[in-house]
Amino acid sequence: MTEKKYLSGEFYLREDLITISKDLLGKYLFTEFNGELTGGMIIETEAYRGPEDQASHAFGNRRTKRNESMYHEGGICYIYLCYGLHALFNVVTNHKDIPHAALIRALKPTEGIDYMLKRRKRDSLKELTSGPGTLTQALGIHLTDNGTSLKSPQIWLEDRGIRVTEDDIIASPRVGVDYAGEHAKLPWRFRLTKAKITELNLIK
DNA sequence: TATAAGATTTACT
DNA sequence: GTAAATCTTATAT
Repeated sequence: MTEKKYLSGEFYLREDLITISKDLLGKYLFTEFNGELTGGMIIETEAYRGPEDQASHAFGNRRTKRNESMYHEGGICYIYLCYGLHALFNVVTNHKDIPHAALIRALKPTEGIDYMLKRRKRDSLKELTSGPGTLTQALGIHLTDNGTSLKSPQIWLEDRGIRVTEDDIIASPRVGVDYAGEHAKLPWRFRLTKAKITELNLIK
């Protein structure tokens, strides 16, 4: 087994969730269950700032058994079930009792593609990890992995030296926010530009 | 205690 | 394009 280049603990403890969400782009998410290494590069994230973000489960510091993970110190994952069907994977950030999290919305598959296709029962790369619910399925992430450290042997994040600048990032705030003011519902969504993804594809 | 709505995906018409 | 699958939390009786 080779050395894993874990993201440092400090990465998750910074206070600016937006910066962290952007920094997550170009990083790698891997899982290894049953000796099968699967994962890919993060190409889309969405920031959920607990208390301020009405779309967050932790809006107004709501605290339930389910979202307890988000109040944990940064560096673990928050996995919850959406619509009773899909496990969505979030990176928990900031300090204890501050419910900030970044949802991983899409990956570019790089490792264990064959195995991921098998898990998804698909044969097209396009739909393999195209959404927040599908990427967890492809990586074999289960609800019971909620709260797992991101430096664990099964689930972890890596920095492979991909350089992402502001120009490579598209930020798309929720529509209709223009007049709603600063405290409106603002799920900050970030993704890599098509050009950047193509560029990285070429490098491989 | 019961009902409604939700950070989605897939299959069928 | 529309609808179904299916579980947790919030709001109300």
